[in-house]
Amino acid sequence: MKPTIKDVAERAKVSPSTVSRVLTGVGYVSAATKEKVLKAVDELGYNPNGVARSLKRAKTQTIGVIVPDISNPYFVRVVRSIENCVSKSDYNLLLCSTDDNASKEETFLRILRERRIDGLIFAPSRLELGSALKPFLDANIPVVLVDRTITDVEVDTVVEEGEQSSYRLVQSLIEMGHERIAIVNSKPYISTSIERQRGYERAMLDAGIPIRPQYIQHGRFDQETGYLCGKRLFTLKDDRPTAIFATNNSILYGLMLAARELLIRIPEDISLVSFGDLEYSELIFPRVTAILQHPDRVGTTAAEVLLARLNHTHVEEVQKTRRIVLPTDFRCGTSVRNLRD
Amino acid sequence: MKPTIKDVAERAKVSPSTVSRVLTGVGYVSAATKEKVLKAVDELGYNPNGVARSLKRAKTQTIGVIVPDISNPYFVRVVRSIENCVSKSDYNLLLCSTDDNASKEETFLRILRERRIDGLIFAPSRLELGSALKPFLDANIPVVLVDRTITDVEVDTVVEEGEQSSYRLVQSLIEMGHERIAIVNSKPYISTSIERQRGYERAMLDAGIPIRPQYIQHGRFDQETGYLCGKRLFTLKDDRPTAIFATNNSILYGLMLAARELLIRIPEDISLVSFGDLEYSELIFPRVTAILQHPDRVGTTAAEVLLARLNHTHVEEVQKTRRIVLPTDFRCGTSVRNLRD
DNA sequence: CTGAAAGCGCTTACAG
DNA sequence: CTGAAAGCGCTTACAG
Repeated sequence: MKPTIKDVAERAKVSPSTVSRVLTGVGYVSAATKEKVLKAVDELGYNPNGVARSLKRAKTQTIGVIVPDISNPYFVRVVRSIENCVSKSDYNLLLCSTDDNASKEETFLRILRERRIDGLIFAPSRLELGSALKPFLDANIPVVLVDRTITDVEVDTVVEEGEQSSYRLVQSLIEMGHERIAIVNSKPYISTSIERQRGYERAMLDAGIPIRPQYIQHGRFDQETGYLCGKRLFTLKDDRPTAIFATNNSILYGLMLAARELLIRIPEDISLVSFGDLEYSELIFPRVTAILQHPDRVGTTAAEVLLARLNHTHVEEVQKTRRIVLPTDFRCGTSVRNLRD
Repeated sequence: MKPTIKDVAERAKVSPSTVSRVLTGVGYVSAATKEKVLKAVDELGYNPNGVARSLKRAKTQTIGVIVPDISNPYFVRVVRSIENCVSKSDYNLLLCSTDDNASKEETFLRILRERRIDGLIFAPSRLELGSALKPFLDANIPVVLVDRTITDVEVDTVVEEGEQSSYRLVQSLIEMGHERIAIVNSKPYISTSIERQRGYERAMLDAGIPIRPQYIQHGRFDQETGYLCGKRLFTLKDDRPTAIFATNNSILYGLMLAARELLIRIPEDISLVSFGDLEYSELIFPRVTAILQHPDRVGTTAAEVLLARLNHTHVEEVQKTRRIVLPTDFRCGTSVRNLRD
């Protein structure tokens, strides 16, 4: 059987308390006993039981991370930078992908609650979560939202600017003479989706361009949506759009696949802009005019906010809720045709 | 304070044992008491403590996953498919990236051992791990190696065929008249690195082509290595290679970036083949002649092997160690110039 | 500097 | 069908 602290204690002829003190490094222990204990630990190949420790200490050194899709390069980088940050403070990551499925999301939240994670970093699937987060907040377990926000609970949030960035992106199309501008977006109840939509609509409105319903396509933030909506838009009979706004990297990818399949050239036949860039974009032609996001910064910032909370649980300096909106960058590519030429 | 099973018991006027029986669903409980208990659970917003349960049951429902780099698309997909598989059986993933750093790797192994994971899926950073895995095997915690194998311990393994695939890849270059073929590889103590090297050397040997030392570049399985070695090879004075074999996707990416920067055209100026494909390769020109891997299959298979072990811990049908080698595919692209024309 | 005792919150045979 | 008791393996005041 796996040796326990008791076994170590017996072999070193001390009490379990002393072994614990040696191993945790808190409290006084004489050099001699310390040596004895360490020797016994070594001889037995003792490995302390973290589960027991967690139960006793009511701390698991675990941070839950819930994202829509760990295979999306954006979240990959968010997660990786979170890991880099928190592993220095001895936390591990429990990782979950919801596929933006509300019921999976609820299940994961319940499981992570049962597992008594110390903190949660979460990209919620919808703007109104109802009471799903309440148990965490009630139990004083810090939660940091990333990439997406919610409206019905006050909670730390780290997102990237969405509406103004989208406005600017669409404006850049309008400046090139585009009016028939379509948007391929995700659900109208995801915060990023809403903001990007709003930027689009405001840019159109400000330019006095009417928005045609058939130019507004809603699906999910995935490649399939981009592909299907792309095919639909590309094959529109009368009023094919001259430009399309892809609201995330996966949708952009799907659109480009559809264009490639239908032999539609970018930007000659249709212009493309996107929120978020493709991985390996240096090798992809044409370079898409896009809002550049900074997933590493999002992850790092979220981790820092969370760690700050984790370190001040007792202290009365309970800072108020932080809502951090990180700036994006605009990259001008070669995916937009100038219709004014 | 967070309610415990005792609080629920008191409110429902039953014993904690009974509450436990209701919640776990094992053992007999009358319909009436069951209802009482569930009502109390609901009213108190009771959420059972998984840590306590884990301690008692000596099961954590946790699977540790250690990979070199969670941001490499290959491992992203391995991890994602593992998650898909094991989440159905109520396991969660504790995720760690080692950066192929032996000391980080050891630390993670120790931490996961302390955390009493139920099983481990692991892509080891070197062929000989010494005793690092021993504690797991001694404690009867199943381990499945993915992508890479080790020599000093018998353990379940799921890898993709490496030597023969590489042989074929290099052979395809030779058939096109190439002789000055370089290889950019990772460390000579990583199994995949070794196999791919062996395939290369055997193909050269069988064709009677001498191997020039300056054509063998070793670094890491990352983009930087591809980039640096690419620059070095591209700028070789006398005997610039006519073709380069990239031993993984990241190295290929680095090579292509270097080529792009130096305005070296593929395949006109230099030919390229690779083990493993780039993400988004449909959009990247030229299509690289490559060995196609199947990370989803690797992840799924590894998860299945692990789950099988997990379900037969007690039973005496302790299957012997499995070593699964999955087949790869060969894709002929347009990145190789035919020197025989 | 060290040990005895209590307790973290569950589960699980064992009686009844 | 239900409850009392023991115990999982630690940590942590509290005495001494």
